[in-house]
Amino acid sequence: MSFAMPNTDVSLASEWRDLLARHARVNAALERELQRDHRLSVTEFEALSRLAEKDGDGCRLQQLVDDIHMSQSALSRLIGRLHDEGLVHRRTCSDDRRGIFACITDEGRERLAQAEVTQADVLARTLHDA
Amino acid sequence: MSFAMPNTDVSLASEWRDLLARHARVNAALERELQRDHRLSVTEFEALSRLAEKDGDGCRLQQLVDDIHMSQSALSRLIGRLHDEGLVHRRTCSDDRRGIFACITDEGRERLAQAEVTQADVLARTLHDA
DNA sequence: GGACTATACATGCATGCGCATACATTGCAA
DNA sequence: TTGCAATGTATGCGCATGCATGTATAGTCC
Repeated sequence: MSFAMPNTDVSLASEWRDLLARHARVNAALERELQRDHRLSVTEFEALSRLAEKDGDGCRLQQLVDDIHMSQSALSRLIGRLHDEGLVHRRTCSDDRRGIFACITDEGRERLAQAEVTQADVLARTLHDA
Repeated sequence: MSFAMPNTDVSLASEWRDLLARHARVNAALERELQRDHRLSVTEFEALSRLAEKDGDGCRLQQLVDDIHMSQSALSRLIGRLHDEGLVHRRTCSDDRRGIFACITDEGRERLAQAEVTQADVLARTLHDA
């Protein structure tokens, strides 16, 4: 067991399988219900959620890449989709004109608030049980 | 709903974020190194690994769908790719001609055995540290 | 200033995924 | 038997992703 032999290859592999299973179970349920009730994907929800935590002007995309687990190109398009839906607006940074500030809109905050209820519900149901 | 208990919405959400981060970190490292050293994706490795555990004739795709966290269509194509690489062979089930048995080949077992070394290494490095 | 490198974001492209559906086979009922 | 629903797999399609690259701006060294 894990006390006598804590880190054998086998126990690491089965721990990884558990992580995969858990992630897949929760993610699939979230994806389904967020999409159905709020037309948001899990990644879109996550991005909105991170943006909502930033004060004021939002934050640079570069900073979001670190928060969110996604390539820079995927994030660029993700913000584009949220922008097209009016949930986020983009603004070029004045002191570094390479940078883009993304900022959640009021409509974005509304959609997020509603989706958070669904997320809490799904997590309560799926995060801890089989 | 939540009593004076630790499972508030906030703690559930942050637990989910931790799970996302952990999954992303390990998965990205595995994907990179399995691909680089063995030309296998994480899902391909996982499928080979499950198939190797089945005795004798392999198992039906339907059964693999339950083991692996993937849609039926994705699994069908995944097995197709493994087949094209000679790591798996397919056989129609004799008693139910709708079913397909997938079975790992000797070459598949070799690739898997080599990849398992890499996997163990990556897991030892990434599963438990930040 | 001019040239070169580094950084931030956008985009062409190839790929894997899920959904819906098609197709083949099985089983069940009338 | 015939007809029809159910099951197992394959496939057309649209979409999100990562990689490589393009474009613009910033910073550095001469």
